[in-house]
Amino acid sequence: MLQKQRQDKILEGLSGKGFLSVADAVRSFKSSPATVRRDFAELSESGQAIKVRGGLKASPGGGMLPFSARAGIYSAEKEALAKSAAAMIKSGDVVFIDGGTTTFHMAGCLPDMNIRIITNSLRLASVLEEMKAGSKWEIYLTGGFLYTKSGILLGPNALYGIAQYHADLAFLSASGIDESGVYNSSELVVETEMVMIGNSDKVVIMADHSKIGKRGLCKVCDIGKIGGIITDKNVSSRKSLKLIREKGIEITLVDM
Amino acid sequence: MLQKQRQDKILEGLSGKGFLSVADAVRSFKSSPATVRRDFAELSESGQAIKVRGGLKASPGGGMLPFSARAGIYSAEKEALAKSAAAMIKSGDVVFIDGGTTTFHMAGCLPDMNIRIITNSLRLASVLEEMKAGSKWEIYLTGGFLYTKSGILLGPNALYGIAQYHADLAFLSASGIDESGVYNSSELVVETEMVMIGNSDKVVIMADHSKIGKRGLCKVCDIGKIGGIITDKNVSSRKSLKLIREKGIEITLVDM
DNA sequence: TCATAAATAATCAATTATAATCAAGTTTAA
DNA sequence: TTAAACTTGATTATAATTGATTATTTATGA
Repeated sequence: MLQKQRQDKILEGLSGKGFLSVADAVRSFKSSPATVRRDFAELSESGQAIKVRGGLKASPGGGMLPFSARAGIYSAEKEALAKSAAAMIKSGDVVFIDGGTTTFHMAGCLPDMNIRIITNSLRLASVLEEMKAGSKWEIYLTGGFLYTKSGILLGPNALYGIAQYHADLAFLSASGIDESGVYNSSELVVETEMVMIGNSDKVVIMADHSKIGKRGLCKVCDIGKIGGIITDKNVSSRKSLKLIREKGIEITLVDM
Repeated sequence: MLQKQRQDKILEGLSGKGFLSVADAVRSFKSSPATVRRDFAELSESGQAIKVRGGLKASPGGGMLPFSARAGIYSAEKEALAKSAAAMIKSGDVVFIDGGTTTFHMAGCLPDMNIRIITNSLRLASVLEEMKAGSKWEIYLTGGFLYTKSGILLGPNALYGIAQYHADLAFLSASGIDESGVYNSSELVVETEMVMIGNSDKVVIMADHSKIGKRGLCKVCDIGKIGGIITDKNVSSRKSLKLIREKGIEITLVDM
């Protein structure tokens, strides 16, 4: 059987049961374990499924992100945070989404409602465009210089593009959060985040557990400006978490 | 069997099973593997199916692929025009490239020089970002409302984003050109093109032969504003061509 | 913690598929 | 009719896929 044909059948089988073991696939396709593993590895790398020990798992969200976007960046952790964040959005909302990898995962779980999305992430916009088919989203992109390392738009035009709008919610990434404030690693990124914060009613920081209790090169804002933090339950620094909570910040801990 | 006839039968077979191997096609059509491969390659290039190792796979959307998947489609005509256009760019230039499908093909042939590219095409920017690796390009994207049908940014923010810059060259698409001027089909697109024309030293219109001698819904500008037209040698309306030339416009006819 | 079994990754030779090239036959247009 | 362009199948060099083998890694229970 042809390689791609086999891989399609694997995905087909996956969508039904959610899991396919190497042994089962060997039987079904009469291929060697080596070949099956290679197929599993490819499907996993291209983001169409998740390789686990013993077999292949269907990817949450049904593998809905288009290929180019999925390649190499899937993370169960970020997916979980994104899902929790997306649940905060109501119909009619205007939302800012920044150009981080965590916030990028929101593409896969945005509700099909009348929402307006404003972003400086070329990649997010590309993915949303591909997925839009029939959805009610309106997508606005800021202008600016394309920083090709991370696919985000920066510089004065990006700031201008954000400043044009006022949002109900802003979803931002961070490289560090503690009781003093939110931090990120690049000044140019921080600049855009500051404008987003200034122009939205509620700011939600999305950051996995490794970011809690850490600081970064540039301070984005005081912790008081933050409306909520979404992180996962593996937080190592319980102390920081407690200190942040004492400042009155709502923290959502996501299961994984 | 005739080429066209065979290709139709191939697509027919595909729609049933989703897959057709080279070996099966050789048996069915009593052609050589070389011929079958050539047919598969053509169908794949024209976006009607997807060539995979060992055979041909039906395309997910029944041939109507989302843009990103089609992006690799080879159109000899547009490719040739794009190549000719790209040859006009010198190191150090600032260039506007609009969001048409013809201009989009320039992505594949931009010279690796110090150039700054300003565009309102999300898709062009995406492709350039993927290709950039190591190139000397600087890419600027205008902001605006994302018109998801064609992946271009429109509206006041797009105009503002273009107006920020002044370019040496502007490469624009058109849906019609004759001795009176250049035409396009959507007012919002025309709006952005007008600003590009006003802010560049030389305007180059890229349009295949079918556009010569035609007009469109909206007039973009008088023919006098145009610095050059790139089209292919199949122009049907020799008369229009002559009339345009008489106005002193430089016309490049591209071989294919 | 350690031993054991299971799963996986890495490597290699054999097979298989492909692209590039060419020459012969066929169609098309001048 | 001739010349040019195109299609085809054969040939050959290149590249990708496969399954076997072997070494590593990982999970599990004593």
